[in-house]
Parts: sequence; C-alpha cells; structure tokens
Amino acid sequence: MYKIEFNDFFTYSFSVDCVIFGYKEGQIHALLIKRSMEPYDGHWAIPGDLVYPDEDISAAASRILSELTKIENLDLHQSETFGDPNRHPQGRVITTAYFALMRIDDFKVEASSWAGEARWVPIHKIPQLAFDHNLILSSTYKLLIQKLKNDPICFDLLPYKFTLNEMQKLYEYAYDSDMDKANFRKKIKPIPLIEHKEKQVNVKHRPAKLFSFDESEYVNMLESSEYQFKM
Amino acid sequence: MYKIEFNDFFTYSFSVDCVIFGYKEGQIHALLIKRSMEPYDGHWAIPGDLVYPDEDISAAASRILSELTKIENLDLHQSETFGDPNRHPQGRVITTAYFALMRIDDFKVEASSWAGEARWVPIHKIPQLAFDHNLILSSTYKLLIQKLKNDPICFDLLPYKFTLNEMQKLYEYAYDSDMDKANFRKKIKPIPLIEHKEKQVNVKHRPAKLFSFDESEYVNMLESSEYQFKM
DNA sequence: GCAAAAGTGTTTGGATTACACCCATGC
DNA sequence: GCATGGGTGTAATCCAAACACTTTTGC
Repeated sequence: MYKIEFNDFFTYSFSVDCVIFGYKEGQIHALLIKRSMEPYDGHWAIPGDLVYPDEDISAAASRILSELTKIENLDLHQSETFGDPNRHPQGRVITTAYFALMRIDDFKVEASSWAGEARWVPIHKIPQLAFDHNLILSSTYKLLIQKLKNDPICFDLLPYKFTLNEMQKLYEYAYDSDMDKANFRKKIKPIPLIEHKEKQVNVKHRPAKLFSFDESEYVNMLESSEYQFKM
Repeated sequence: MYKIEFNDFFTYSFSVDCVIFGYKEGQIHALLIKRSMEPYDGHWAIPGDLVYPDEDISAAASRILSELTKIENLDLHQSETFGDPNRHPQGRVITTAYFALMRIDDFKVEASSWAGEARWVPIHKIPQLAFDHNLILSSTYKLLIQKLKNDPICFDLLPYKFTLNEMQKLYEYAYDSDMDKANFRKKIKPIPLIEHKEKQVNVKHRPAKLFSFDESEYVNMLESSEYQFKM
C-alpha cells in the first residue's frame, strides 16, 4: 500500500513562523530576531518555533507572539505553508507562516531564550535570513498588501488615534502610488471612524483632527447591510 | 529549553488534501471519494494522502490528483492548513488543503487502492465527511470563489470552447446573483478571448459563438501593460 | 409565425479624477 | 508674511446599471 512503513510517516516535525509587521517612519517593518541556537546560530530570522504535540497551530503562533512581545490577543492571519523536504537541516520540518500586525509604539521586545536580540527592519531592507525565511517573508508581505485592500486591518498598524493623512500615507506606501488628498477622503467616507475632539500637537502647520476606527460600528454594518470594505 | 525532548517533536505526520472542483449542470461540484480503509472506512472524504519523507507538499498534491484522475499538470492552488491536535484519530497529522480545477467532461475517475469509489457532488449537497473535511471543503470553496474574482481561473472549469452565456452562468452561480447580459459582455471586453468560427449546434435557438481563453495573450498583457483581471 | 436565446446600442446616474481654493498653525 | 500641510468644493470624465431592441435558429 505505502512504499514505506506506516510508522515511518510519523517522523516529521511542524513549526509555525510568525511574521510581525509594524509601521513607523512611513515604512512597514518586520520584527526579526537574531537566532541564539543552532541551526543558523547568529542569523536573522522570523520568530518561529516547533509546535508542541498537543498544541493547535494557531495557538503556537499566539504563544510565539506573546513570548516575544508580551502582547496577547492580537489577530493572527494564516499565510502560506512551506514544505520543501530540504528546508530544515535537522529533519523534515514543515512550517506554516502566520502574520500579526501591531502598533510599534505600543510594545517592547522581550528577550527570550531563543532570541538574544530582536529588531524592526524595514520591509525593503531585509537581510539574508535563516532557512527559507526570505521566501516566507516576501510571500507573506504580498498577502498583507492584498489584505490591506480588502479588510480594515490598516488600523492595526496605525496608532490608535491617527490623522487621515497618516492613513493615506500608509496606503500610498503599500500600493506604491500617490493619491489625491480630497479623493482619498471621499473614498474612505463609508468607513466608520470615531472623530476625536483632540488634534495633533507640536506641528508647524494647521493641526489635523485625530480619528479612530469604529470597530463595533463596522461589525454592525457588516451584519446589517451589505457594506464591503474596499480600498 | 523545551518542555519535552527534542526528538519527541519528530513524531508528527503530514498530509495534503486535494479538493478537486468541477462544473457541470450549472453547479460547481467537488470530487469525493469513498474511503476503503481505516480510519473512517466507508465514509466520504476529500482525496488526500500522507506526504512521503522526501516529497514536497505540492508534489504530494499532484500525485494524489494524478493517481485519482490520471491527469497531470493541473494548476494547484494552496488553501488553508489545519492543525487541530485531535483532527486525526491515529496521531498528530497536520494537513494542508490544495485545490485544483478541471473540466468534468475531460476526465474519468480511476479506481485506486484507497478509493473504491469516487463521485462528483454538488458543492451545496455535500454529505457528512470524514475527519474535519467538511470544514476544509467549505473554507477552500470560499477561497475558490474569491479567486474567481481576481484570477482568470473560470476557464479551467468551463469547456475549452465555451459560450459567453456559459461563462456568465458560472459567475452568476459563484456569486449567487443575476447579471445583465449586455453589461456582462461589456465587462469581459478586456479579457483576451479567441473567437472560434464554430458555433453551438443542436440548440433550438440562434446558436452562440464559441470562445476560448487566450492564455498566451493574457500573459503578454500581464507583462507589458498593467492589466489586472477583475470580475 | 412563434419561442428562445444571441447579440448590440442608448440613456442615465453614481463614482472617480483632476484640480482649485481656503484655513490654521509655527516661525 | 510665508511655508506647510489640513480640509473642502466643483466640474469633467468614466463606468456600471437598466432597458430596449434586432438577429438567428428550430419547430
């Protein structure tokens, strides 16, 4: 039936790699760690780990995220699965990539057993990484760009209170194209935003109003009407 | 470092499940097999198999496809990965779903060691399946519908020579909405189609022209201009 | 002629685009 | 005042929806 013994199939391992994206200084960044163990000791890599025998794979992604950043309850998005037989030098390890979005200001990297050092790196300046992580990162980044078009996840990258110009700049960066200010504001009219009374401070021009994404209203709109987020 | 021995991580297995979609009688169908082995002997299931130790996961998906249908070289699209620790009764088996599209008329199901019987089932009449296959199928179907919007894959479901009305009916089915004939034809104007001299035969109304997708022209358009398929 | 679907043209209203202009703040 | 970006209005244009109409086949 099988060309090998059935038990010989139960010799694989499984990992998840968790691409953490953030946005600062007008650029999308990924959080990379410097590995402090073999294999690829000393190389930069996407944070990832083996999945425990009784652990769901999405739970493993959450664990990695919180071990590294002490942040819980971030949305995780499943990306691609990579299964080249030779991708891992220590055996057959298949890996599923996830990505999470965070506000860089919110967070402090925690040193952990497997990460001596962690650093935010602009997505267009990623060095050579361990394993097939360059491939994983680039395909996951493409997926992020895709999702920015169809889901209101830009608000997970922007500060909680943001200006409309900041939002526009993020989309201009993601789509690598300039947008007209007036038209951008017309386009986002249907997105439910909370308008704050506060304004920008310490800017040497007219201060902009601050907004937040109205998540609960968005959920309402999804349920009741047939509103479809689209950028 | 780890709470268990390193070697205890290398006790998992990995499978791929290959959802094969077809289109006939105005409905999208999935090819299901009746399992003839434990576990879930006698249950209907998505064709799938364990991945061999030295086999890439996409190669495994191709293998399943060709063992079952003797068709090679179909495009495979990676879908979601499922890793609930209890999804498989015989151990920790993580699975990645793929899907392929085929013209139902083209093909004959081959009996194989693990499939005593195979059957095309309309996507809205799927019975109780083995493992978590109902979940896998429904999420993969959603992905198919999504991709029908953004990629010219409807032509993998339609006959090689098709009428514009057949194409429209497929989209009406996929999006569960009626479309205007004249507007549909205006919308697909930019899609490169080969217009055949032949027409429908044996219809009791004016016979429609037959078309085929002009794949090579599509590739050209993708490269040269900034054409973007969109339905 | 009639039924049925193929195939095309016109009108209309809403969305997108380009662009112009005024406003508030720091220096 | 001037530079800088915030914020809004308008006209031109494009696009999609609605609908009407003609054409070709079988019976």
